[in-house]
Amino acid sequence: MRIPIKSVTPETGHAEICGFVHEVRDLGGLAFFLIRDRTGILQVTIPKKKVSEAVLAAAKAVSRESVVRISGPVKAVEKAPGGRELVPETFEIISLAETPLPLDVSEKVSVELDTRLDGRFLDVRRPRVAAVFAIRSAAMHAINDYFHKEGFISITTPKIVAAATEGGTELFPIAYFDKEAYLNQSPQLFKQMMMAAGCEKVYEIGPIFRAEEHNTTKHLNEATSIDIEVSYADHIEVMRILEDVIVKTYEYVDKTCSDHLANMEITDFAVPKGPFPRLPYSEAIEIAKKKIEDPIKYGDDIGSAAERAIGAEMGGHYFVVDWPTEIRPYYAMPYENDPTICKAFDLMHPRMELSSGAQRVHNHDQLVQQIAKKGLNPESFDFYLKPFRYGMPPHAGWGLGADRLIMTMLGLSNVREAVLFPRDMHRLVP
RNA sequence: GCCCAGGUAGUGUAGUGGCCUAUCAUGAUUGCCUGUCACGCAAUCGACUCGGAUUCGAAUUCCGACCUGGGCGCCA
Repeated sequence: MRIPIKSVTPETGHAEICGFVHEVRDLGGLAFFLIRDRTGILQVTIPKKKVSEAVLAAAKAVSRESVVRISGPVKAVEKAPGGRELVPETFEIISLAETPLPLDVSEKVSVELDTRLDGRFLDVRRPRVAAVFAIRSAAMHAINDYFHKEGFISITTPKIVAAATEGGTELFPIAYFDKEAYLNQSPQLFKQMMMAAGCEKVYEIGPIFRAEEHNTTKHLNEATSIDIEVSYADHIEVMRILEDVIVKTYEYVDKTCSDHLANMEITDFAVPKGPFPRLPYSEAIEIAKKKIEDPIKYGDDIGSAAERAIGAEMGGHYFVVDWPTEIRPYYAMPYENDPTICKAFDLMHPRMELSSGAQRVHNHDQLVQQIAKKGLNPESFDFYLKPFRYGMPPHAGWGLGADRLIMTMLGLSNVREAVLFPRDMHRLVP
């Protein structure tokens, strides 16, 4: 029976392990093999005069990163890593790795991200990279767990859609039999429809697609979005949920991922403290005005330079609230007492935007008016508008970028590092 | 879409017109080595993205193509 390397201790007695050959150090009469599985690395020591011919032959033939099965007695040896080593009675090469390797798994020389992504399966063998995805998995678990505990219904909505409904971004056209179709940019309209369906609290974690030709460290053409929509809630309420999700996710990672964080050499993992500051858009602009050279005025979008300047000033997660209605999508609810600003918000990490959301317009006629005001044709929104005519609860929601959440949580320099097989304008394979 | 910077062994790099038969590290192959832990030692192998131009001479200059990294805009 194979046992995980982590559970091989000086007291184990006899063990069978499977894994990759991490490193080989041949001293002549004595050879050391480091065998790695998902749980750790074990030293296998071969005193050449004392092992069988078969073991010797396999040890000589094996290459780095080959898959092997090894069994034998475990001995407590002080000078071995982890205080124990295995001396093989059997040494089976299950799958021989070709040489040379496309990238160095043992990290003796650095590798560029592009090379890493070309050979992602090898890249993820590196413990520091595997840790990113183990932590991502834990984070997603915490998020799912939070929503289930809070009574949300998990939904799945179509990624193949008929029209460019939301506006504001380029979509990927696809061939759908004899019709024109697109990959969906967000579940926005569908999750709103689920409010009309009476589900009250829904969430979806799924892919979104944007055909923008951007070339930055924080954009992808296929991203993972965490989306919620809540009936009878306003923007204040869903901001509280968002803050809660962020804090609880960090807490869960902090509590359960210490080994993975150690593999990434993260020693100062900090759980953000709620509540996050609510910074009105107008004040954000004032901060940016003082700190950046490029002119910025009320009514402008907050660009990258301004975003960084404000982030430095705030020092942690914060919300930008009370945006001008003009620069937010048509579905954002304007304030009753001042319709020039609306109940929309962005959640910011000092490095970048993580999420945006709003209380939505739930009145049909007002929505039609706002669509028209944005220069869009309400007739092409019929499937979306229809639910608003048969009883639509007031509602609010947000979308949170899962990849950016992991990127900022782990201090990764490129969002592609947080995604197993990222899609950008230059990369379609693997 | 606009702008900038790049493309040298499997990997990461040095090299700004002749001293390049191209540096260093890592790797691979072979040999030596019984306590390595980035093992050590020796030998060997392995590269200038492609096409054109300038020049006596191009990895190096110019033009084009292809590929890559990054910034902006916009966004998650």
